[in-house]
Amino acid sequence: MNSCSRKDLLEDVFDKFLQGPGIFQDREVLRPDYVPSHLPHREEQLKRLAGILAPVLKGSRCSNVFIYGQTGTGKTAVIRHVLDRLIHKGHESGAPLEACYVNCRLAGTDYRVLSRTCEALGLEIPFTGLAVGEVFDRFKAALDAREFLLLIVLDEIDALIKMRGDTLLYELSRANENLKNGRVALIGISNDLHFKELLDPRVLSSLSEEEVVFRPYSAPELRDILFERAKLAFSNGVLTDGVVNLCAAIAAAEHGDARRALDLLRVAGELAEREGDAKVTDDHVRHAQEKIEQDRVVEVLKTLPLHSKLVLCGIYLMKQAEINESITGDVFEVYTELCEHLGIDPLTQRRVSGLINELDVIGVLNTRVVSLGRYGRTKRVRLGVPRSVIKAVFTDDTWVGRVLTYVPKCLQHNGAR
DNA sequence: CGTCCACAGGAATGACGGGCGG
DNA sequence: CCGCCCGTCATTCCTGTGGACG
Repeated sequence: MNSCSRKDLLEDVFDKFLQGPGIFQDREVLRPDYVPSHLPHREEQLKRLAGILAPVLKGSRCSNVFIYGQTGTGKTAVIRHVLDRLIHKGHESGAPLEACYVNCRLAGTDYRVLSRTCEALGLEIPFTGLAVGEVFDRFKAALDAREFLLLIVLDEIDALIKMRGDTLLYELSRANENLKNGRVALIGISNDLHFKELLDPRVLSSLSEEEVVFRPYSAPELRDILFERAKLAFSNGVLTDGVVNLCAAIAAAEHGDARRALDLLRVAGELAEREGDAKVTDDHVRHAQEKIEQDRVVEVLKTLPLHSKLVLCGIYLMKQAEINESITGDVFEVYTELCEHLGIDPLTQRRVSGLINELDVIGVLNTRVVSLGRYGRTKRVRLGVPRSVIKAVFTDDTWVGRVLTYVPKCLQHNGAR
């Protein structure tokens, strides 16, 4: 009986989904990795890149290019689009041309970046075991043997440089000197505008023979992009102009991040779909904004190291005891007690102070250095996220869940200052 | 106006684990 | 496969400091 009614309940949800208004026509269009065939307001960058790269069609080497701009400004989409067309054209005219796209942050190490470029040449590289230099030699040998011109796109290259230094980039940028028949051209993409300062000047001058800048989109530009995608993604009549404008305005107010705008639109659509509404409204967009932010925070909290969680839990408990702002010393005291209660060795105050700073950087806490005069110099700490979120995430936690309702002795009678 | 609190936060060093190179 | 090395996290020790109090 009970299970029967539950089944009906589910049946309802599924039916609603299947027969409902059908918010989406094709939601893939709104996903971050979708490469659209038309890129509004990037004509200038498209033309410049095509112009820079075009010489490869005649078999000559093109300049290396350095592309930079903030996240969601279309860098990756533009370069992918240009390369697709270029390679296509190259194959038509028989130019010995190949391209290789590597996301350096995802690859993680010099070795894996190199092995990805080798794959583009059809070279098998074991996932580990070889020296980087050896892989590089094989890479050059294969390139020479095939008389290829290889375009290497290194996306999020700043991440690799920060982690591993610029040796790989240095080697790649002077690879042509040791090649007889093959050629490489580098296309570096970076989100970080200041990252040039981390580069060896020789690498920098070689890599940025040409530079292309992607400015953030303005609100009207975002609007155009959204309208174009929305046409493909949503069914007729479920979207109003107001909804699209709102998404554009919100994203423009941040960093002109198109990815963010598209996310908003997609999540708003999903909310409407889930609630069985026929139209996406401004309210859905606003809820989407909250949901995206909340999902982000939940993810961050879940993946925090244990001691960071305990520190945060301590501050949460203090807030439960109606202490809105606490100072480092008190936080440490509560934290130590929680550790004792769980039978865990507490970290030192110095380390906890560091953890508090890390939590501040990721926005979970707000802190401010203050002087209490006679009573010393310390740091004021308050929660930067709603208590409900912390409670929800930590209740499920193996360790922290056990102290979430614990009342620390040092808070029992008096409230502190 | 000097003192001195209660930390901030830098530097050096140690413990550990995982990946790299031979 | 093993030793080495490197990055990460933590500890120890340290110097610096804004301002209420006396």
